[in-house]
Amino acid sequence: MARGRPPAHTREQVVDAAIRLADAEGLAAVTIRRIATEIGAGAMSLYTYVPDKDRLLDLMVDKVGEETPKINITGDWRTDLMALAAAQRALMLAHPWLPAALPNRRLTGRNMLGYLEQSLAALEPTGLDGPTKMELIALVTGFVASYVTNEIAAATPTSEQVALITEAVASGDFPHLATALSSGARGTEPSFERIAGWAITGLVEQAIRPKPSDRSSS
Amino acid sequence: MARGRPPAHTREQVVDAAIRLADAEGLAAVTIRRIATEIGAGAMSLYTYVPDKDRLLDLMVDKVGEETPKINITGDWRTDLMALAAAQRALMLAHPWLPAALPNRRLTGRNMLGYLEQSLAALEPTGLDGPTKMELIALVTGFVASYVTNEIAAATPTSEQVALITEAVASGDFPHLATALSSGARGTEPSFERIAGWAITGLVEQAIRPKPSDRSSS
DNA sequence: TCCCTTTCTCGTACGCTGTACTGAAAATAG
DNA sequence: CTATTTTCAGTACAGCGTACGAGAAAGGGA
Repeated sequence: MARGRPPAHTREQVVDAAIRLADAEGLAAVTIRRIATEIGAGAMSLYTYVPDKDRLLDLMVDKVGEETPKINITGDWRTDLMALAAAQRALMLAHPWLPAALPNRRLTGRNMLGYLEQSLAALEPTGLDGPTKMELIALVTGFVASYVTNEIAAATPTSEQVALITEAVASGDFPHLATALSSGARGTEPSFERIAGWAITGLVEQAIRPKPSDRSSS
Repeated sequence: MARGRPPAHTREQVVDAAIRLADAEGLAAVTIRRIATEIGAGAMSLYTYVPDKDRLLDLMVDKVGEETPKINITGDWRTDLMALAAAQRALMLAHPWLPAALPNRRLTGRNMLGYLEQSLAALEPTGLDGPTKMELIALVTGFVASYVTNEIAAATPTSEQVALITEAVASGDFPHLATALSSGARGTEPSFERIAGWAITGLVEQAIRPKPSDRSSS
């Protein structure tokens, strides 16, 4: 068996090299030629292992999902969802290109499905129906991606957006913005745990309520 | 005054043509050369009106923000935030490339600041401090973008991801996923209003609570 | 009127991208 | 050995963003 010339590399080597590149220099540095030279191959040889670049990105996303530690399902949905969200955030902080690569990407591999499975298990005690659970999971994932994106972007404020904002504040057209920016002193830092707690608790508690419009009768 | 050769076009024409292209054929169709031929100019002439393509995307994002109808601030934060979220969603559905163009894009123009200003005004009755308000607004915006992205992606399910999921379900490794997908019958549709209501109500009510860890003592 | 300065136009060109094509190389099967 | 099958990788092509620079078109000053 195994006829024909044996492969000099593996698909995993290609994906790993791509991830290493993205981690070090960002998604834009991930090009077919760069990856090829990185693993010591000709550019076109990569197409033996990967159909095209878009699928390569799918594989990258799924591969980094392997790093996620297995979360123990305690049975308390709040604890479990928080742990899952924290794991997702850690993954995105370790691979800052992930939030950018995630949208418009299809559900791609078993690792992503595994995350979905765990989230469904965490939501089991709520007694919600399947579609609602799925919706909640998508929402929480979106929250985390959005939070981390802001977190990364806020770490490197551009000088020009500072100029835009200060000019806007000085113009007087944005009074609420001006006061919001000047009221700096606050007690607690808006840590991820605090905000994620709001989102998860608020979202699920709202969803659990028997009828959506019963807020006043309780 | 007005020395030198007069411009044959305007920056607005360039941005409008780019938006028209993105609406019709997606973000990938927005190239300098395409826009140039669209408005009957040489490719390099665009650089008179726009410094580079990245700034052009900034301008596109800010320009479509002009379409947002002015929301009346009623003073009830729930009503106002829901109206703002609905307006955002309508904008994204009208310009499906918007959610994809939005992330890693800096706060860019007065329309975006105007949206921020209105959101801050809507959150005024909550009595929250400035940074927390900002955080909540970013979260709600991220939620809407995430929801619309899913909404658009779900409208066109790929045959291969269907195959992946059915195979995964058949493998038996994902029991919760299997039951979640099979439990189809539910009463209410997960409409945007329902889900956005959960997110906004849950999020703000959680944020308003005096101390984050007082959930058990109330 | 002629010329200078300023501004916009746009053809050419460079380096980069993803990838189709093609023939050589390297393995096994007979 | 030859035939078959598979991978390797060089070449090539269309397309991208955009740097450069020559020409065109306006106003201002002589």
